Amino acid sequence: MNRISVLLVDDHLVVRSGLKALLATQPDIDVIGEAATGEEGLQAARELSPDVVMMDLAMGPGIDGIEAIQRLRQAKPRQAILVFTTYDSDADIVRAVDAGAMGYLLKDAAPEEIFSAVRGAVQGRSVMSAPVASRLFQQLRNPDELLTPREAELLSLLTQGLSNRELGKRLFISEATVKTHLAHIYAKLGVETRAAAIAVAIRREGMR
Amino acid sequence: MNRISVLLVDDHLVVRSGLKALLATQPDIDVIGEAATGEEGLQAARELSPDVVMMDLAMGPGIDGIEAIQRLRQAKPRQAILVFTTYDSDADIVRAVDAGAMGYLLKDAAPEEIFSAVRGAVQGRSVMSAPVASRLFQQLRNPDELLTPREAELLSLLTQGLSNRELGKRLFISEATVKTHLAHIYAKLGVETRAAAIAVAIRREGMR
DNA sequence: AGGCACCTCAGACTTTTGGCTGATACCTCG
DNA sequence: CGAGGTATCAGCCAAAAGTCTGAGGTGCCT
Repeated sequence: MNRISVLLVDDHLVVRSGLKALLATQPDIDVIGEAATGEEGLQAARELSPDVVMMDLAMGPGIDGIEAIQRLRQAKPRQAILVFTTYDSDADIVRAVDAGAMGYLLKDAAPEEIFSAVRGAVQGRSVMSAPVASRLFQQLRNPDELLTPREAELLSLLTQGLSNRELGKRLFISEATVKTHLAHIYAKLGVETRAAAIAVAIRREGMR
Repeated sequence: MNRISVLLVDDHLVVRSGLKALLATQPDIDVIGEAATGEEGLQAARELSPDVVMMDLAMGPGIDGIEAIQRLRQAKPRQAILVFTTYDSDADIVRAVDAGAMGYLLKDAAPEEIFSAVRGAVQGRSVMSAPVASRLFQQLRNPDELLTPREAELLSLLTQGLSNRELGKRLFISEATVKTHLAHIYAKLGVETRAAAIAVAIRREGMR
């Protein structure tokens, strides 16, 4: 079997070296490159054509992980991308998977889990940490369950194209409260603008 | 045949009395109530349960015609609503029909046209003044024809939830130009925010 | 040549959104 | 009773969106 080439993209040196050392214990895995920023990661991916790119999501200024994933997939659709990060917010998970990540690992994952994720990724299998998987499943099965009744109500009106002021009037709450609800909705849907939220919500309606 | 009960909602007294007198010439039509504002109209509609509500679109402060129509349809989905107004802008027509109006009459419509609109409305037929009908047909048949190729392209990307900046980058044009296109698109779709534009566009996609 | 539709852009200005922090109140579950 | 989830609201600030006016360039049709 060919050895698996891996590119590490993470802004923390310690994480990179730790991961590198860990992966070095596996005879079938080679870390062939490292990068500290999204830009460097893209560059390195182009030059090295690794089998798997392991990438952090949060990487200081410049391109963030999500965008890096999107570009990578555009440039090299067949390259497997593993997200390797600290946090497991709903939004990040959905966005990363949406952007084209093959797997989603938390940094406290067990070594065996990491190895199998790398091996699985090259075979087209997607592997994710247990807590991540359960969240994602919940999202996919019925994302609305994550929205509170009030939030769902707001979202429904939102898809009518109403403004915050109008939403407030319609629901007899202040604009401030509308904003609060919206912020929660955006986080749960994995978007950051009302435009995207509407797009997601309406398209999902149609799928039912 | 039962007589048709009509509620008039218009902020101009002269219009109401004129219309009332006109309708009084018809043996099968009864004007059972009048209202001068959107709020009063809703109230009266609840109390009187008329067969047909004839409503102006522009009605000073408070609830406007469009909103009144939406609420009426929510409260009494089976009640026929006729818009009776002075203007025939594309935007108003689309929004009114969208909100659930059964017909759309201009105030300079011929008496016979008005009578037949009222009678048609209770039978579920929708009647509109000729100039209105032609505009609406154009819109409905293929609204995209009204959009220039560039605008359609923009709209399509808009429904992905992109920001003006992103739209500009994607299309290799400045943000200023994006704004210009958007303003045109809003006018043609009869909306005034990107949120509403997205809602309209995506829902229309689904209908095809 | 002139008119017309379309695409492009700028600057200035107002309104709307969104992010952040923090706060109160209610309810339910353990 | 305390913890957590939900719903409500405020104030501040930065960014984005939207409006208006004006304008230059292209290409097409008459």
